[in-house]
Amino acid sequence: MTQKLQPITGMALWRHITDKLGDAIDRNELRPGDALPSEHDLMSEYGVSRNTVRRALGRLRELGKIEVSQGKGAFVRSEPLQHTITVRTRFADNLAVEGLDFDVQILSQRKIKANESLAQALDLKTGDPVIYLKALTSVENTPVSYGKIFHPADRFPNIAKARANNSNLAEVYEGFGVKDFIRRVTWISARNPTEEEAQLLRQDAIDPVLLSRKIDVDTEGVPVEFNETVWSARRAQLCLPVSEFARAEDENIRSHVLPD
Amino acid sequence: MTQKLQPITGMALWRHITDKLGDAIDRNELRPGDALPSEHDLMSEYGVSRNTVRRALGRLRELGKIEVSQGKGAFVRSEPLQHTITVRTRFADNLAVEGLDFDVQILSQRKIKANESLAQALDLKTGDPVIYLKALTSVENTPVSYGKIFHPADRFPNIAKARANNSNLAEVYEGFGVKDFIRRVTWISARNPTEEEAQLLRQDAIDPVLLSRKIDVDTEGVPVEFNETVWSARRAQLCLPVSEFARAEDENIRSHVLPD
DNA sequence: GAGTGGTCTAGACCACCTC
DNA sequence: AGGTGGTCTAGACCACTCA
Repeated sequence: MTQKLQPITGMALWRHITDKLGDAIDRNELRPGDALPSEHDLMSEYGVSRNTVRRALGRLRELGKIEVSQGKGAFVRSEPLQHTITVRTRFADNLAVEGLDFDVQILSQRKIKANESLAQALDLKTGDPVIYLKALTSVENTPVSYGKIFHPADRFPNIAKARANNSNLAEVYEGFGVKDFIRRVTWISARNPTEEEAQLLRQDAIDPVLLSRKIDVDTEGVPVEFNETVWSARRAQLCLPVSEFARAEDENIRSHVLPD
Repeated sequence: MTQKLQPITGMALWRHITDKLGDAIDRNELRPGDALPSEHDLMSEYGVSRNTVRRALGRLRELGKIEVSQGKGAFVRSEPLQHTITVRTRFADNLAVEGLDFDVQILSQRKIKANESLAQALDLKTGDPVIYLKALTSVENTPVSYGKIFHPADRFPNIAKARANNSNLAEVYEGFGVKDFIRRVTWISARNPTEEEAQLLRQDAIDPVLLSRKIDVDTEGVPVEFNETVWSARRAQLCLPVSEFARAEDENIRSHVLPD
């Protein structure tokens, strides 16, 4: 035991431990991939109970500084944003990943009746038929996004099969007589994942997801797709280049090297 | 005690409790603002220890379904995304909130030397002087974003004072001879907040933040600002209208009324 | 089999809120 | 004063990983 922590300062013991370990990680004394001391070791090191140690480690997980594996241990996470996939969203095209293999897997397809908000998004009447797809997108065999896709059913019958057979969405739409499509609007938010989302994305329930909702319309302005997608925020970031000045090198700028 | 939970199914007891309470909230049996049973009551109701109850409640907090106040109790969160502020980001203008009072407070200003990534973002050389501002933006007296702002110091001396005195950024730039500015690129990601961010945004450390990084350039394409801002994801969402078809009603579409 | 984290118990004391 | 959540302890058993 190097030091018995005392609850003198008014700060919770577990916060002290979180800070100490977090600082060690920030100062690179514990390097990415390194194992942290076991919970048992931390108990005796700080003279606290196991619950207290676990609460401290839980906070470090929330902060994205460590990842924990049952039976193996806790490890400093490697390069939080280093392997992030940058997804460019442009005006007329769909989300696309540059230079990497990606695969879209249709998980389910149903025909449903539009509820009020769905009808509004797709310019339909409440109760109109809608094709409802769930799709999991993986990049280099790692899942990065899980999307719920809605198409007007009357206009796009069997679009599920077409989408499954052809990853080029523009060609899929062309088969239905849609020459071009354009983004009407995109909303972006973030939240913690549901159990289902965490499982499908093979990520921690404590790592947040980016939530994007978008409406694509045809050249007449008629909605062809409403899409709500969650992105593993550790694996994907959205990139919105809005002028010709955008450059490839921009992607190298990282937040964690900025001053405090 | 209504029911003693047994660890038969292989699912952790606390997950059962999370699911039961979460379902009750989803089915509107527990309505927004309602108090949950106290931890003591939940202990006897499910026949488990207090730690187990607390772990279940902790997960409900992560999911954004409840909020907890010491001395008062746990309450169903009201309308998760209902009061979200929609921030429109357009080509030539800065982030702006429509129809609501908003206030930008400059927390600090320093002159620093550009590190490598900052130099790259602002098209400077490493070591060049940079004005570094921290700003807290509040809407209707509630903090929604906390930003780190970087300007080339040689071109924009004393811009901190100018920004503090004038919330119209276009006019501020005009004072430095910049007739117009345009967004070069925006990156968007999400993560859990640091302690500092959670405190400044007056939000739970468990609620994620949206992270936006952007570069604004003048009409010649020369960077005038690099900005890294965290947004309280429960209070703000980004809205990116990219065509003339965008309408005000779009903002009414909510994710939580969509089918599962 | 030894070591790791995951779950759970039955207590305890404290800080905060409300009456 | 009594009820609430926040923290903490000292045990226990289990599931998983690896040699």
